[in-house]
Amino acid sequence: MREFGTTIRALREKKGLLLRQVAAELDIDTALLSKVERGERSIKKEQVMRIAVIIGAETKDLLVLWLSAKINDVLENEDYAEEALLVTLKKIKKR
Amino acid sequence: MREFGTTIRALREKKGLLLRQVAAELDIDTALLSKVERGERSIKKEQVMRIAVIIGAETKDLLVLWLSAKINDVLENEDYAEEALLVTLKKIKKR
DNA sequence: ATTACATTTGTCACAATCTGTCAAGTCAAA
DNA sequence: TTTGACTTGACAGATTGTGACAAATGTAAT
Repeated sequence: MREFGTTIRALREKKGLLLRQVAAELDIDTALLSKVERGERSIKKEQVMRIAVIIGAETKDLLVLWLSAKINDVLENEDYAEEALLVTLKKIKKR
Repeated sequence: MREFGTTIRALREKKGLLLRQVAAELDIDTALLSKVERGERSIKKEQVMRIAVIIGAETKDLLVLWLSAKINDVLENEDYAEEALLVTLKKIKKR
């Protein structure tokens, strides 16, 4: 579940941007963005939205991938991940 | 999404147990267990499993509710909660 | 009304996790 | 073999989570 990272990396490269350039716009260290792209670290929602603008991605698409990665962190190594997702989905639909 | 808390409270009361008694067995403060039952705080997986034994619940059922509550915390106030859940569900099925 | 007891609430300290940096490392192209 | 892009590990500071304690609230019996 590193799809958020691989997605922003692909779009960044497609735009011919360097880690250094994007990191500077986000006002973070290059090393941190590198880790984010490899799924080793996560970032804040507000930074995701800024990245979307910088690399020309749909904000919604990135936010969904970013949220999904966070859910996945919670489910990591859990036996009943699927059951819990289904229960949550049912409740979410009601709100 | 306070279902984990309301469930353990219902079972505890059905068994005629006091907060104080269950808290003592879990080796935590009564006040903390009170907050847990009302969804204001969460507890560790290992504690969930101990509660299941104490109040006579299915460990699996409680773990699913507990995990679901954690997922829900991540999704709180998120616009794309449902989309993210669906994306995650698809990936989970593959693992 | 007073007591007794269960539960709740607010606040605090400590622990654990998260966020970002820095310096040193790898790797590939020139 | 130097240069530039990226990666890695270790660290400090900030943020959040966990649990305890004391005081408050609620409630039922006396």
